[in-house]
Amino acid sequence: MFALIDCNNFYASCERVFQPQLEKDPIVILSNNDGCVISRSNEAKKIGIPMGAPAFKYKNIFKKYNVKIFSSNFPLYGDMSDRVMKILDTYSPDFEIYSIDEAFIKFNGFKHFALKEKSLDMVKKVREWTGIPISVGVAPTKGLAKIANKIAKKYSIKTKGVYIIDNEEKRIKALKWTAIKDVWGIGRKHTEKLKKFGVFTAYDFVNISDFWIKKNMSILELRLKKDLEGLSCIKLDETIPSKKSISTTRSFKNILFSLNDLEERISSYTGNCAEKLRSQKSCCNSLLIFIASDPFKLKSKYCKNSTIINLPFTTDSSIILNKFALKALHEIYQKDIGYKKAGIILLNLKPNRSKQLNLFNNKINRDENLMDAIDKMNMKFNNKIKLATQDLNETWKMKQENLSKRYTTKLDEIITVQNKK
DNA sequence: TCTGGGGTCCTAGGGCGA
DNA sequence: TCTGTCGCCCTAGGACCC
Repeated sequence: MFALIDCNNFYASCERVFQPQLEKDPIVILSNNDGCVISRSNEAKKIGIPMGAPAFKYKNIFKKYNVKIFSSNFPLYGDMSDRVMKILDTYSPDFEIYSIDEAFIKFNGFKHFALKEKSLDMVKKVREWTGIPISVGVAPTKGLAKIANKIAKKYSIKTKGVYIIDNEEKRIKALKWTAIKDVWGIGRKHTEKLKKFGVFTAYDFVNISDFWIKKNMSILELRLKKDLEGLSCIKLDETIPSKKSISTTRSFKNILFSLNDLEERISSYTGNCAEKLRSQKSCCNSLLIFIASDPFKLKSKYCKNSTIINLPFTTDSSIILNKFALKALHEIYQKDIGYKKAGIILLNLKPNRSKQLNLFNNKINRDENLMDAIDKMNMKFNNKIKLATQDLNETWKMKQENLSKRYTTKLDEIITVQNKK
């Protein structure tokens, strides 16, 4: 049996842990640059604030219902996630962290009555030890566990946050209850296509032929169908995979026209990516740079340029990557276009022990010690060492007007308790 | 005025060598 | 030497996840 554990409204719940007076208030968390809504408390959902809502369009609603707004505080959420995962990891040796707020556990050899007890204990312990509310769905496959979790969350009072699909009757009932758009792995496009074919629920989905699915969708959806039929096709992945690509992309607060400004941005993003690359002990041998105008500006034509540069050797050096990234930027930059977004993606990642030496250039790896020293200093002195082309004065800082403190990871931002006299 | 970011996997289609 | 077929590899783009 698989259990899917999902933290309820995770980012909003993290904020509430340190501001418990907001327990009943509607809360929204905004994306980078305070652009759009990426997490909502149940109260905010009830008001009708949708996921991904542009913040500026909902200003009046926020004001009317006194919605508490937070800029995203990823150091806090990441640390809270670690704490939750450490507790969950003690429940079974077969454990997979699926995302920042979700994990799968495989239970082998547990009787069904023990599963219910175990799951209820999980809900209680995580709440008591971290303050985060969770829901647990248990079923014979991962796809069904996802559905069980939705039921547990939807009917949290009745289920106490735990729902188990452990017989055929419950499976059929759950599939009939689940709208096709809510099935894990069925997105917007597939929902449209399936509805045209008369498929409105998960139950309808498992009743269409394998042939139709393979022909009109892909092997992924066929696998999903089998999984929902109760045949476990999506296995537990316990390894912490090395990333296959690493990217840093950002939208700008203002439109940028000059090459100089874009160079500064790309250089900073490259430095950021190179650091991530070294921290997972990888190197790369190609990179993609893109720059794009504002897709929402109807008056001007949307323009997106990108190019891939294949490096002559694999590297993890910020200096070398920066050199090629800027070269790529020069290739795609066009005068008189206002740019709103830019980014870099490092591709073809390899373990850095497989770094290939170049017979004709023995200076390639001379940066290794330098990078090592810079990384160590940056860790100690809060990212003070940068390349000259990077944004040294941090003039491009993101808009984060409602940022909470990093209560759990910064000593000078730790929560203070006042003694009421 | 203001609309996120970081990933993964799969498929189609073309090039190319056996 | 020419031609057809097959399979592999690569890439771009689409779809999905959180």
